Amino acid sequence: MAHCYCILLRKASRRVTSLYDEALAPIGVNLAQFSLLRNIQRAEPISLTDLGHRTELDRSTVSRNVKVLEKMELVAMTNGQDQRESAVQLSDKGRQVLTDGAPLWDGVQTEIEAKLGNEASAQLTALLQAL
Amino acid sequence: MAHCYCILLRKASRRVTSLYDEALAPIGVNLAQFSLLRNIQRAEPISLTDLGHRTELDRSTVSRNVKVLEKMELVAMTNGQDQRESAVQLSDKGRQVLTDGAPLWDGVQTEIEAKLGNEASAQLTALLQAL
DNA sequence: CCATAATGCGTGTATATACACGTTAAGCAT
DNA sequence: ATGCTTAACGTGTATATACACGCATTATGG
Repeated sequence: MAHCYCILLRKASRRVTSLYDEALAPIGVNLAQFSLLRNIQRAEPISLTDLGHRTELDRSTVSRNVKVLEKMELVAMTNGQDQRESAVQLSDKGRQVLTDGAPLWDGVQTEIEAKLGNEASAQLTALLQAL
Repeated sequence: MAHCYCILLRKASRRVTSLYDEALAPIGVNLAQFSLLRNIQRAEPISLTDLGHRTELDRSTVSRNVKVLEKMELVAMTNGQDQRESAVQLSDKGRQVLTDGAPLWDGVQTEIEAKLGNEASAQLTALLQAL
């Protein structure tokens, strides 16, 4: 009988995440952190709730992941519109990490595309978005 | 410029995992646990190290995940060949969970195939295995 | 205006996951 | 046999992730 899509997805996810993690190691962040930084950059200052929507992550997950970035001094929390809302924005160090990480990230991306081929890469993108 | 394969993978992985988790909820296990039970079933009694190889998970991860299954009384630990080795095997309750879960799992699997279509499903499988 | 509902967050709890370390047990070479 | 190496495991530590609760703040209906 066929393989479980979910298990295949999870395995592929772990393997590929590991590739990106290794590539990003020199700049001291992993893929999840790098991606979160990029999402912050695209909309800063941004509330944790909005960041959760953008990343498709639970708010509490975002909250904790941001806390790690804060401890690493890559982002800073500021006050939002409300008294309840707190907004995240990049620090200079965070911006530097994004700059330094871009070519590393590109390298893995290119590597994957080379391995799969252009057509398959496009198929993969479409299929993953359809799920 | 394109989307990050890794992020797409991770998002898809979370979404699809959530589908299976919901479907399996009635039997009290999540997808990761159900899958681990299946892997145990295919080779029981099996050592934690071997189980790690089969599942492509770190041994320490397997160790901890098995511990949860043990607490749920779905598996039991026995002595392996060595004094060092400990082997895992299903309990009757664990076997029952696999039996009860099979149709639930099938349902999601079928649902995904219906959504993607047969051709795309096969493509997805091939692509994920190639990664 | 005030009571209630909705919003935004943090924290408790739990699982999943990996890496680094240390321990114990086997295997092997001299 | 003794000592070195390898194998199997557990645990400490850390991040990622989600759900349920509870608290504070804002919005809203009457």
